[in-house]
Amino acid sequence: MSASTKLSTAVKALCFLAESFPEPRSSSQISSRIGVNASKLRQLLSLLSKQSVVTSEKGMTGGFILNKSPDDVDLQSIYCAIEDRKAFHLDVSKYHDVEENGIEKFNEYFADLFADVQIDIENKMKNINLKTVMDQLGIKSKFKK
Amino acid sequence: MSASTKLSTAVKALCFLAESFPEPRSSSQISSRIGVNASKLRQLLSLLSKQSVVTSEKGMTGGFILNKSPDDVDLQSIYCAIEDRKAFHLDVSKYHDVEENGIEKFNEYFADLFADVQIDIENKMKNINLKTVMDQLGIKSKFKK
DNA sequence: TAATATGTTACACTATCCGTAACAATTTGT
DNA sequence: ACAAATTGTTACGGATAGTGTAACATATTA
Repeated sequence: MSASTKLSTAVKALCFLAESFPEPRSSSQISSRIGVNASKLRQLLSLLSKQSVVTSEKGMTGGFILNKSPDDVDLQSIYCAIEDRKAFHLDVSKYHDVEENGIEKFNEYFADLFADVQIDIENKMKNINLKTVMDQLGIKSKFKK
Repeated sequence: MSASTKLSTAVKALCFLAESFPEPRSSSQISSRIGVNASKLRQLLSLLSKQSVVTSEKGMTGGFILNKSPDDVDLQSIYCAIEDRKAFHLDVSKYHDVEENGIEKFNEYFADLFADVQIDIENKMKNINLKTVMDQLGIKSKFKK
């Protein structure tokens, strides 16, 4: 799954859980709702549970339950929970300069530039939370603390 | 080549050509300078010549020559010349919603969000030209109009 | 004890990336 | 005229990464 697909998939699942709160939803229920493989969903939601965004319970009545208010879950934190790489993968060629001709300075320059871009994206993502998304899509949250 | 690697490679090559102006440099000369395969360089520079960023000449004394002032070549235009995809590839899952449960709205939402991000990046790239890069790296341009 | 769920790993298939090679077309030098 | 060098383009094999699925240990409930 690409990083962006992971993010949108996670958001879809979390919105469904907000809608369903406090009823637990199994990975197969979520799968049939949002059209993503149940096994892949468990992988994603497992990561989100490690960041306490959702809770999970095994067993016949188990499933996933939203654990944070949609106000308190922004896209950046979702992204960080499910992807170890940075906001998106930008790299420069790893040519190692043996002749001291300044190529390593180029690589530093672009590494810095791409880091800047990533920070911009992260800031944009921080300003969008789950509630924002749900409001814009007309989805009602049943989450209560 | 990833999009970001293409961009940094192209900039390295163009800086070398600015340094060498008006002397043409062959793809193998550029290759040994910046450590990228000569064939791949020709592919990149061929695209840049179609946008008149460089000129190329065949034959024994041929090679590539910078054709635009470093002031007039920004990173965004380089990017557009060498990559047909948008600034970076962001996509949502292509699940087609047969049950009208609102998944397509999600996909639209994220497509819009990612388009916004791309515009931000493009604007950032527009504000950086070849001269900026060369100045910061202490490379002197010999380009003259 | 059977059924159902998560959590994790693995696997085959596919697609993409990457470096390189090959070669026609063109131009120059001798 | 001919050899040499270069661009421009296509192709290809190996490596790498993405995708969907399966499998199964573990845990929980009825």
